Amino acid sequence: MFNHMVEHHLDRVFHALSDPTRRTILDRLAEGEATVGQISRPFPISFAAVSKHLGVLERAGLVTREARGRERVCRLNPAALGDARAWLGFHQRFWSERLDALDAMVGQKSGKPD
Amino acid sequence: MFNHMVEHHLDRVFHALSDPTRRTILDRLAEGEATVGQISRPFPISFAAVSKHLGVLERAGLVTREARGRERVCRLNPAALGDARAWLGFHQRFWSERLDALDAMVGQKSGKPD
DNA sequence: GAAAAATTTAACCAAACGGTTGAAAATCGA
DNA sequence: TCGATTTTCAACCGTTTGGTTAAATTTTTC
Repeated sequence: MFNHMVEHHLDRVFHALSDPTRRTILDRLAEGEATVGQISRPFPISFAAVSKHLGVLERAGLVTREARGRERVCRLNPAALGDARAWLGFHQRFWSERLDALDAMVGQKSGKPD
Repeated sequence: MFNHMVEHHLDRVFHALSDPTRRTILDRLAEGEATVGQISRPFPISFAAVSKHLGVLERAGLVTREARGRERVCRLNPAALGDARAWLGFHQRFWSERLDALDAMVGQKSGKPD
């Protein structure tokens, strides 16, 4: 059902998401577009390393880089998360009987059972 | 907000999810518990390789292995998916304005524009 | 046009990955 | 107990990963 060509794309998306630096980059990008320099500044690693992380995110389709002068503006591309969401959603359906307990753990915002 | 101790666990979950063999294992386990041998049979790789994949899934908390005689019964543990779902959900909120277009792409169940 | 700035690319390195084979460990059945 | 079965563990191998530094590229600014 999900085993078409999406597969290898899903590989890249989940792999991109598996690194904490890259997730932090996405967190930052969620607040608005930023240049590579702006993104890399708070990280304790080299500029080039961040540029490579951006490459991974871009190849996964999660981020776009647009040249603007000598800078490169990075933006989120949430469409790529769709595959991951769809995969997770697909499994949610299968695992549903145990997802009751799961939702109680994750979304414990109130006593709301549903 | 999500940068506590969950981080390194999220690393493991997303990493576990990033391999197509491991996702197929989860697919199979979604249909019911199975022994390592049963799981490994359809795969073209060695038994030991599948056992290692199971180890990755287990360390990510996605799967449990319970000894039963000389066999080991594997089951899904959907609670671990909760962190991934929560992370994705967190970002969905931020990316919401673009998620309209996303949902139109992913879940095109009808012509419903909103 | 030359210097400076922003970014990528290249070369390199250690560690991790995904795979192999073969040995070890535990359990079952005769 | 002995042999077969199920699984893990250990050692190994080639590739990828995440990092480095240094050079190359592009654009801005003087």
